[in-house]
Amino acid sequence: MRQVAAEAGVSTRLVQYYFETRDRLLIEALSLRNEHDRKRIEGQLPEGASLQDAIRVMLLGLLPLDAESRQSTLIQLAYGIRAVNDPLLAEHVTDHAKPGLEELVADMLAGAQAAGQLHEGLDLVREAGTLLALSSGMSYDVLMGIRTADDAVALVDYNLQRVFRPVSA
Amino acid sequence: MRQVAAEAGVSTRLVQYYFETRDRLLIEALSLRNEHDRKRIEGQLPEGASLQDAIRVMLLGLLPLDAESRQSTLIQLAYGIRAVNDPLLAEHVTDHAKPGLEELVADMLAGAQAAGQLHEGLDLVREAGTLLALSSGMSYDVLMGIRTADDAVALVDYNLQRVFRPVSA
DNA sequence: TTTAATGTGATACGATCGTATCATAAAAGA
DNA sequence: TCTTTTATGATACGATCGTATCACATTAAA
Repeated sequence: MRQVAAEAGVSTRLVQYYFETRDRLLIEALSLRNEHDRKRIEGQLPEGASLQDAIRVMLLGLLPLDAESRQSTLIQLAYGIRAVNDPLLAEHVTDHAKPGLEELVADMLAGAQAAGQLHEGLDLVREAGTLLALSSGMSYDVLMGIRTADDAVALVDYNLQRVFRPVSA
Repeated sequence: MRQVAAEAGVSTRLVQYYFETRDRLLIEALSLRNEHDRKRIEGQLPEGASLQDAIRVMLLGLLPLDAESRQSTLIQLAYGIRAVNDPLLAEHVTDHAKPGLEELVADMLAGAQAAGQLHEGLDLVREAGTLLALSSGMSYDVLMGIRTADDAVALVDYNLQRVFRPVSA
């Protein structure tokens, strides 16, 4: 609380005044960060993006590729651990993820399939789950320096090419 | 330190005696846990396991499917976060992962490919990376209750079937 | 102008924590 | 037997932290 107040250039008392307790402050901060992330990723979507590009942007948005997304990944991890022993916080953490990034990607894949852009014999829901879990799995690796950012991007692209047909030139 | 001593049924002073500092204790504990995990996963390998089964056991071993592996996943996450601001600890954390689970799986895939057990047109190193990142990505989801354990296992199996040919009956 | 909201500053309570110190004792090995 | 290892227990220091309280400003709205 003191550190938050100091960095905000404000009295400790005022932080207490608006947030009451530390737990409330954490929840408010989480929701701000989630909203911020959503806008950041949406902002990376080009105008006439194809479905494949849109999915790619989403997947890369989950990776810690720059300072800002790296911070977001860290925050998500920290909140995740805290949520394990804090049911109230757990709701806020899962509410962000649960509403269905997976269903969203699966729907986008379905659209691409209808347009004949996908290889055949795919289980779209499971492919969506694979792509998302792949990205969040590599997030940890990149954060720890186990894997380079370039390597992670290459692996995302490899899997996109595995699912999408080559674009006809 | 006090809590560790209490749970060990030993005086706080003794914990200090053997580990000197908290940081040393954490590093020792990490290395014990890493060794424990390795043995746990190896112990789940059946005698005459196929390469596919062996890879499957490894992948499932990364998931928090029971109380013990769940604890291991939590510990790994907690150490990971701590390692971000602790270069010394980071070495110990990455040393466990780095030596190349990915290369190990890639080698196993190469063996399966030589035996004609794989589909064609695969990049074995990238498939290995995908499988491993997939599992560790789902670990977080299962831990948070975003995904069920059964769902995670099904997704691992889906990806194994995507790589391996159906076994000839 | 009166009132309510917004803000400051200092100060304190109780709790946790890693670490340090010291005297002392039991057990094991030389 | 002598000495080193292994262990206890109490006690304390300094630091951090979330929270609470109180008096007192400033600003904005009624």
